[in-house]
Amino acid sequence: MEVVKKRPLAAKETRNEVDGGGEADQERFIKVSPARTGERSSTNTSSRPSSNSKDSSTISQEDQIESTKAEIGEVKEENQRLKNLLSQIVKDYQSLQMHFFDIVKLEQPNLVNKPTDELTAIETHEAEETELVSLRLGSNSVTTDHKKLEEKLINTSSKSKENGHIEEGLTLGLDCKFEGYTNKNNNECKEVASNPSSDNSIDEMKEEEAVEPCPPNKVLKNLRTGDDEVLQQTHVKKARVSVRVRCQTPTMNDGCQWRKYGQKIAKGNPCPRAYYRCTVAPACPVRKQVQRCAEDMSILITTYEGNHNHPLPMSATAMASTTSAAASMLMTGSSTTHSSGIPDAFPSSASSIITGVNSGLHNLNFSLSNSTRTTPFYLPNTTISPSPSYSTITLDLTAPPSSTAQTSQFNRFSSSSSSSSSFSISMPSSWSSRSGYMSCAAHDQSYKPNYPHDSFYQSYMQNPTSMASMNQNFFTDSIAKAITSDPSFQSALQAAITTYVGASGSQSGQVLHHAQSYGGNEYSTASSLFTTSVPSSSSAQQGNLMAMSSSKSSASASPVDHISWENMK
DNA sequence: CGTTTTTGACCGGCGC
DNA sequence: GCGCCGGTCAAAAACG
Repeated sequence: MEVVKKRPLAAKETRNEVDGGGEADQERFIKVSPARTGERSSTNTSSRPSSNSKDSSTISQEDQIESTKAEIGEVKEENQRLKNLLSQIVKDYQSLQMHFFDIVKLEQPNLVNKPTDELTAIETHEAEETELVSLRLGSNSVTTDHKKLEEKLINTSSKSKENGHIEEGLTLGLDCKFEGYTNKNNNECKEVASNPSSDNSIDEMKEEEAVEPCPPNKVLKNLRTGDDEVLQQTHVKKARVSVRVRCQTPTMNDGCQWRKYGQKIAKGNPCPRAYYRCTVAPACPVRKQVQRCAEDMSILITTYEGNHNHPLPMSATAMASTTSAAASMLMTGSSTTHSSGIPDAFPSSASSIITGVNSGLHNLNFSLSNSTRTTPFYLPNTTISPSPSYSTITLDLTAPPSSTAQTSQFNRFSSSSSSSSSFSISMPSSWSSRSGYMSCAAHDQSYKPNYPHDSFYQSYMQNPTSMASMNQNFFTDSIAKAITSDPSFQSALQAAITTYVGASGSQSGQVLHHAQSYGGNEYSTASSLFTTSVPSSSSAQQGNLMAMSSSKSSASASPVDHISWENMK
């Protein structure tokens, strides 16, 4: 029993020492061996209790020595296997890294030799349209000082130097918390920006998986252009991103940790609406509403609002990308409603929109090509619905119930883009498949119906397998294509690898923190991204399983009615 | 025992 | 001004 406990520990520590070499592993295993030896020795001794008393002690000692030697040999072999495994992992990692830099080199030759952690700084000096931006998972410009941001906003001409205050990370920052002055959440943002307790102020990377009211860069751009400022702020006022996803589970696992703080039955809706707030960081203002479509119980409607003031788990970046992109589109888009109309959502200002997306947010896929018009916002159904009080963009990621339809849809999006990658291919589609079918919080066992109509939902829940299996191939295919074609996804992968492999470093504290609140979900999700992102990985399936079983997020969301957020007050 | 969920009460915006 | 409604709060309960 003791051995069983110690082995995983050793393996875990070994994993954390990828960068530091594996010398300590041997010592660690040798330390383990005495216990194992002791176990076996005691067993051997007890197995022959009635041997001749003559020389029995000597024989016993010799047996012990031999068994110990054998044990040491086993441990050495095991250690060797682990070393080989470790070296293989390192090799794969280096290979991926090289591949990543090769791509970076192609796209941005002058940035080749820059370490990844400098990419953000570089980005600030480069125009928003740099390819590097799109490579970053989260170009969240996070300000250490909100006033500096304001200055930057006011002093629109000095964009590059002032950005020195903005540290951007390769990580998950989706956006900045910078919001319009009229934003209702502005106070929150200020608090966040000036909040000294906000952990991770180092990177100041924030990401939001939710709505990113207004990326600084985008604001700058808009101010530079000088028009639509008022409109921008109006949009910024209350921006929401509503995501419709097919999900059999009460909530979808978007990678974040949420705490339920309320539940209401909306007018005319038998299904209650659940209110969640992000608990990854104590002061995170991000909130989301979860409802289930009454007309189609398989559709889960999640509405995000606010900006994360903390780095997000890797598993949350996909969602962040999707929603931030949508929010960006919302912020920059016209005031008319667009239905499934990405193209319509990017009219003559498509260039600025996309670049804004790429700069302010860390969008992976909006403009990987140099042609800003070639890769618009590919989402199955995108609806922008501004209202007097706020604007809501709805991302309808629900796919037709038939796999063929999904495939055709996927192909359509793939082929519609002239660039090497498109939004729909890499993040939204993969995310959609993951969140919608693969990564929905699988806590059915913990789900406790609280409402009469839950029985209806449960009846649906009893037959969820077809959809999940149906989308398995689609999911895998999407991931495979994304990883091979999308540099940004590769950067995401690299970040995931870094997080996963190098977690013993400075991130360990954060990981621990998350582990406490998540019950280890942080790593589960991160690793799931890692494994599922590499088609050849033998642990891909494991990653999926982990993703499916990782979320501890609340499972209390009850069936929901069909909500027309845009019409909501 | 700390965290999360539940749930009724409360608050503010909006329309009449 | 009043009522409706969406959203939030907070105490109690549940959970691990």
